[in-house]
Amino acid sequence: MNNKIESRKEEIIRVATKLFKEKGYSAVTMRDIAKSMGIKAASLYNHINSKQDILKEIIISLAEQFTNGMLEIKNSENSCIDKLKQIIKLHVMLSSQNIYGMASLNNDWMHLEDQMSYYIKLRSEYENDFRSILNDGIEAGELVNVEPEVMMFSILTTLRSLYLWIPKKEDINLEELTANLSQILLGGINK
Amino acid sequence: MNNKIESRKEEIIRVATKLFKEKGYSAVTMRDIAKSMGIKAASLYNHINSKQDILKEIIISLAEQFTNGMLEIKNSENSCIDKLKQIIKLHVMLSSQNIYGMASLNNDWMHLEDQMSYYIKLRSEYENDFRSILNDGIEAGELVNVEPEVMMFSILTTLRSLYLWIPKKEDINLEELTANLSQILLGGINK
DNA sequence: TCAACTAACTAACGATTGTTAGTTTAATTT
DNA sequence: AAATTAAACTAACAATCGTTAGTTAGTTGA
Repeated sequence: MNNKIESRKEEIIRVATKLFKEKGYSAVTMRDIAKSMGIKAASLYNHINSKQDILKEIIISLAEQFTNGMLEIKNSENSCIDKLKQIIKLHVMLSSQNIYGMASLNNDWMHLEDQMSYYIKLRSEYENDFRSILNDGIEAGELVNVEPEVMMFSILTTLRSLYLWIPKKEDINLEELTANLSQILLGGINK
Repeated sequence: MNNKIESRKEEIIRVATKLFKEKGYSAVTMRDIAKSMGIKAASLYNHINSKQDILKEIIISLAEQFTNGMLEIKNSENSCIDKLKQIIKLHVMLSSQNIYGMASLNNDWMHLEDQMSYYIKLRSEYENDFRSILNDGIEAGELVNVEPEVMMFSILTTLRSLYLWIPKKEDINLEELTANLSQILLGGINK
């Protein structure tokens, strides 16, 4: 309801997200989460439905942000290389905004229950859109003709691991990071 | 003792490694492992000391293989670019030999207890050696002068994620994969 | 002032966890 | 044939798991 201040539910999710990053979803107990907030585990249930629900909120919300970002990029009129640069920027942005959540997205999606197939659908669509951009680029002669699957894997795994690395750099400049990544990730495939 | 046939202990580790990849260390129970072998959980303890020990054997053995590989590369008289190519080859080789184990190495090292500091030491040394190779290359004018930390991150996270991707490609040609990765990962930094 | 609501609490539940003790069965060695 | 060993078993343990029920204290709105 309130836009400005954090609700108790949001606080639980925020605290849980950090713990999930450090130990993984399965190794974090409701008592761990409660202790981090200075309350008892049973009290959590005044605000959330289940442990499962916390994970769902973290992962699905992030996955949908990536889907929305890709939709915009796909519909833009940019060149292939520029679209790839936009994808890099999208990952840097979302990862730096939710460093801990990216860990769950990468490592704990298999513990989604009801929502797992929805997550997998979103991820597949994202990868298909990515592939299309690469294939268009090769066809248009913008990109070198290397196995596009290897290109995508290389770029995407680097971007998906940004969360491991961003917090280590003190006073990080996100625009500079985006530029460096563009050079390194795209230098090898740009014609 | 026996080189040829698999001991029961090795079989347990092999089965556990696969389960750890699918669900993560914490979510896999001793009863899961036992069930996969058609025996009862208590019977596992005739062959191994603890669940913890299984994880230790998986991770430490892999980490030491990387350390040994890096030692050889470091001591070779190759150019910087060739050393980087050797690193790529090392990762492709070890990852394809132990696809499931790489998942534990990447995602479950924090559940090591006694051996965690040893693992972290090995990993730090590996990254320092990697960094040195990049710095030498920049100094010698072999590599473009981009932030070496970003270079290393980009290359290393791609290589560390190979396990996610190798099994998806049917009848994969490892030499071709190594060559493609070299072009894509090094094309952006080679002068 | 009183009713309603929020958000904490205590206590407990049934299930599951890693692990141990002691036993049985079958194969191997003496 | 007897003795030893390897590797499974049953049964159980204390601890911990996610979760529920019912209660209590403090705040808010009528």
